Amino acid sequence: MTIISADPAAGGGRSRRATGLRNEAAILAAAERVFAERGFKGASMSEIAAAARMPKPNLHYYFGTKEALYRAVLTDILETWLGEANAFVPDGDPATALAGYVRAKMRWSRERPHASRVFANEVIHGALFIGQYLSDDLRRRVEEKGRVIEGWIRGGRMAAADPKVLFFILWAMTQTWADFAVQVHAVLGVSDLSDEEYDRITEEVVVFALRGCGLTPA
Amino acid sequence: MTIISADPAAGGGRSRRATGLRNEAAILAAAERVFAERGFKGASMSEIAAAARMPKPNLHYYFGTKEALYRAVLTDILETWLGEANAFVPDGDPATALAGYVRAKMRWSRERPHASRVFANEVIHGALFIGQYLSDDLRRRVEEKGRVIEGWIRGGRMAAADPKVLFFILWAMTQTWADFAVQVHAVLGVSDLSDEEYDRITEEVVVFALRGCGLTPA
DNA sequence: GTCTATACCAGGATAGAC
DNA sequence: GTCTATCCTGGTATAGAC
Repeated sequence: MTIISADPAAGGGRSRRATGLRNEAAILAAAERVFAERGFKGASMSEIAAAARMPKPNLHYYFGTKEALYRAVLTDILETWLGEANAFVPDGDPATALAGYVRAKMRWSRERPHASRVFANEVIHGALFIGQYLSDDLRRRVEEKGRVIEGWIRGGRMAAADPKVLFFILWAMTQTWADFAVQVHAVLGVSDLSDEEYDRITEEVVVFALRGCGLTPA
Repeated sequence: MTIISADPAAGGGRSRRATGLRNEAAILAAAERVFAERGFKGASMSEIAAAARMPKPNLHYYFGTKEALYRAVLTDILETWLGEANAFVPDGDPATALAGYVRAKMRWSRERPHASRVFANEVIHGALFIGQYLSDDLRRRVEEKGRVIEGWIRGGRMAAADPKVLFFILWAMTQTWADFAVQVHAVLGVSDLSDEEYDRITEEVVVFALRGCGLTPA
């Protein structure tokens, strides 16, 4: 009858709050996977619940609606996207900065393929939920980083190019390994990529990107 | 009561068959757009019907089920995809072949953005309907074209690279302009790209691709 | 061949017991 | 906080008039 005894986790020594956080994290992880596989409409709350190993109403208890859950997943993804952007450090020489950025993006595609696909799906279908973020936060960030690149170009340290176009090219050639993984596997004739194989591809992409910018691999 | 008089188009001088073909084409075009915007699940037959300016049951009359309509749209898209692949001609020098291919893919992204997005959506969500095509038809084609590239590399006519990885990079950096158009517009701060602006971007992409392959723009 | 009206079902959301 | 049972909307598909 008391609040404490009503919580199954209380007896296990964990606080109610901790249980809640753990549940939320489990739901978010499951939702990211299911949204990646099925898209927003295609994903059902039942399937997410099953993937998170808990009854459907619990999802509504923690997140209210399907849309709110989707937004939470997107927010989580955008935060790590921002983190990756910082891998582009203007210090040192262009080749190092660029190679580091490409490797960071390739790592992200490898480690969070579901997140990448949810993001891609959202953008492809019009970015209804993250449009504001794209035209505010992301746009500003690209302009900042773009000025660094323009400085390098003016200094003759890399080939001339529109920095914004360059960013789109870099994103495309790194995210494709997560987003189009099925196509990659089909064309290569494998069911999965080993870490070694992925590292090899990563270096191919790095070299291509560096050459594309008129830089020679270190 | 007769077959002829039952056809509204008969009086207009058009044959029933022509009307049917025209209707099918209208439905396919509308479906491509709606599937691109909403995804397979997100698209509703009512919305497609409205976009095609005809009552919902007519769609079922022509295509049976939503899934069959979706397959028809995909088939239509894959056929033009194959056509584009032929833009990669092994004759002449690598730079010409590569530049021609990149321009053809950029043109496709510009002219059939909805088709590109439907394709992207399908692959991202596991290529349930076109998986067979990817691992048979596309794979074979990539291997053929790949051998041409390997010949160029052995002949020292371009930088060393895994041809398959190269193809994925080329696809990614050209298709992104259709698939992620919303993100492009947001970052550039425009609501649309003019033909001139798109041509400029195309040349940036061509130059980047050529340099990436160790080739100098003509 | 075309369309109105409807059967039917999947799935989001909630009431209310525990 | 958790879960069972249920409501109800929206969407595919079709029966049957014209």
